[in-house]
Amino acid sequence: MARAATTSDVFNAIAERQRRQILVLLRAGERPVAELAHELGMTQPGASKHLRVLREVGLLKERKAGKQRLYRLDARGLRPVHEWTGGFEQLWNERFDRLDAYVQDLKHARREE
Amino acid sequence: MARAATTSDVFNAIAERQRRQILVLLRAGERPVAELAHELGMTQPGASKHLRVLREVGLLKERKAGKQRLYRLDARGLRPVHEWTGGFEQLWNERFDRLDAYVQDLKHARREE
DNA sequence: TTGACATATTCCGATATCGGCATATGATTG
DNA sequence: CAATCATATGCCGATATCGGAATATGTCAA
Repeated sequence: MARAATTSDVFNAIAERQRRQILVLLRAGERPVAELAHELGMTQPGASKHLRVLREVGLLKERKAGKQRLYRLDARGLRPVHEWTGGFEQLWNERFDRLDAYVQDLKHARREE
Repeated sequence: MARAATTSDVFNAIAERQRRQILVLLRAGERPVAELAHELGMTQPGASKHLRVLREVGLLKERKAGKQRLYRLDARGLRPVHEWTGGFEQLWNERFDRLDAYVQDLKHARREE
């Protein structure tokens, strides 16, 4: 066996810088492919591929408008990621404060020897 | 060119299921490698590799304890991910409510034709 | 020092990924 | 219909990934 699929998994979909940039751009509203490609300095096929991945994990919706296809953000899929990381919030606040305190204690103890 | 590096990027590090499971387990406190491997049903080398990736992106700290190496969570690196996804919070709440309303309107309009 | 234990590293094969390029599909206009 | 514009898809090469197996490294204990 080899690797986990990138599609059908939001965590993998947003692991790519350019895809994250696409999502950020689309926060301002729907846009056509060529515009996204241009603003992010990538080729049109490149943009289309990333858009496909994002669409397949449900983060994007597509809408036809004449020759263009307008992509729109559906941010709901990001919520699980937000919540998962949120499950560590206590730790990145509290626990390392405790560690700092512990380190401080060590320094004091050493100084007193 | 080919791909972005998995290491030196927290988004990529947590894109892997097993690595996420490791982080969850370590929320309860530091643990030796073999224990993690056993609880997650993976081989020892497999665990070591994932631990390495997590350590290299700064999510894990290592501590020697006799023959063992205890891995401890440093969740601070997850904060950027939490904040990045949090930047979409308005959207996954508000904007799709509006869309739903819009869709409802369409249905109504069609029914009245 | 030797042996046993815990972990890390290396090598391998299968596969997935990304970017580039060429081309196919689809829609609009004349 | 033909031409054009917008986008998607297919193929390719380079490389990264994951899992497995074997082996190396490191640490303790007798």
